[in-house]
Amino acid sequence: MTDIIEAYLKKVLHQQEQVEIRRSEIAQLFDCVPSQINYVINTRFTIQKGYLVESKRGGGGYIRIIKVQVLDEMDMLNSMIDIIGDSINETDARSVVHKLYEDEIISKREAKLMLVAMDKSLYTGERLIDNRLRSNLLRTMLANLKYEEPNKRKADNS
Amino acid sequence: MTDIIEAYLKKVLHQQEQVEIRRSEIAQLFDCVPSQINYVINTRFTIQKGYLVESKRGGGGYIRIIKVQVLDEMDMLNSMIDIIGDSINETDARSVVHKLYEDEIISKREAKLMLVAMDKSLYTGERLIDNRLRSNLLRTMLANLKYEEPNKRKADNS
DNA sequence: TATTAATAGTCAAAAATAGTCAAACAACTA
DNA sequence: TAGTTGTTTGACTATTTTTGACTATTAATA
Repeated sequence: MTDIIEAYLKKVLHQQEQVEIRRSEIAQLFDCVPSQINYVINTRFTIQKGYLVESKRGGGGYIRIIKVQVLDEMDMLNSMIDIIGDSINETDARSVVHKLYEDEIISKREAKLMLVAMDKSLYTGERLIDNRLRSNLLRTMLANLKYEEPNKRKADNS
Repeated sequence: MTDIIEAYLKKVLHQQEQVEIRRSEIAQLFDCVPSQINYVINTRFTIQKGYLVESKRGGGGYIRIIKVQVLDEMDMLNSMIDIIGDSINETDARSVVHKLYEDEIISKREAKLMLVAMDKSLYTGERLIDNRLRSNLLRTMLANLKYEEPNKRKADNS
């Protein structure tokens, strides 16, 4: 089942760079429970595989899958994410950002923004907690630098 | 429905810098209850998104939506910093970042980095505390965008 | 000035979505 | 066969939108 739904979505994505579905409709179409769709998405449309997923609940809700282009810096970023681990202090975090800047993976402005976010004074004051929060933030930022969304179309809403 | 009404109003605002409507008329036009219009306005035309709303009740009442105009980048950043105040929730913070991106004050990558840092899941879980931390971080980031450092000289400290 | 009509605003309940998580099940593997 | 891994299911949760009863404000009229 998972494979069938995956194939269906990929077929659409082969022609368009994004799909938007209504979870319940797809579930009905394939005669499965709605949460099966989440399973398919969580296992087959991950960022590692080059997909970005957005969704909205409530009336007019949807799930949107976007094919993204994975960048060359991916390996570098992945290994940095590994190195960071689940906790990092401000000094080390700054070094990571500096290195990214030196390696021209991020611009100066981007580096400044990231450094601001690494600043101790912004956090709670509990060292252990802060180091975890910081690691979370830094790793998520790096993860977001790994890919690039397709070009925006002219008649973009949002 | 909300999206449709939003699109309608934005279309008008694309040509004029303000719209004035009669709530009941628009509700009738789109066949929805009048309070739906308030919902659209409250969720889609906030100050964080760059709109001002004025209204009057009673005979000849109206709702007026005005697109705020700012002169330049510095102005925009300053007014956003003002709007943020000392506390901001995730939704509003996202609106601010989005607006800066739309107005080409920040790049898409910068926007992504900033959005990551606004994410609720990153914080402590205490709403009031989180909103303060988020405001601090966002305002500091914006403040850092206001100026550009001079070119690095050889004997650069920092 | 007091009353009524004509507006718009608020708020909370209901409806319409999607997400999470763990238990049951299935398919493989040592 | 026992253990491991991947899949399916459904009960429960979270979020967003829609709706309508009630309130507030302003203008028109008596």
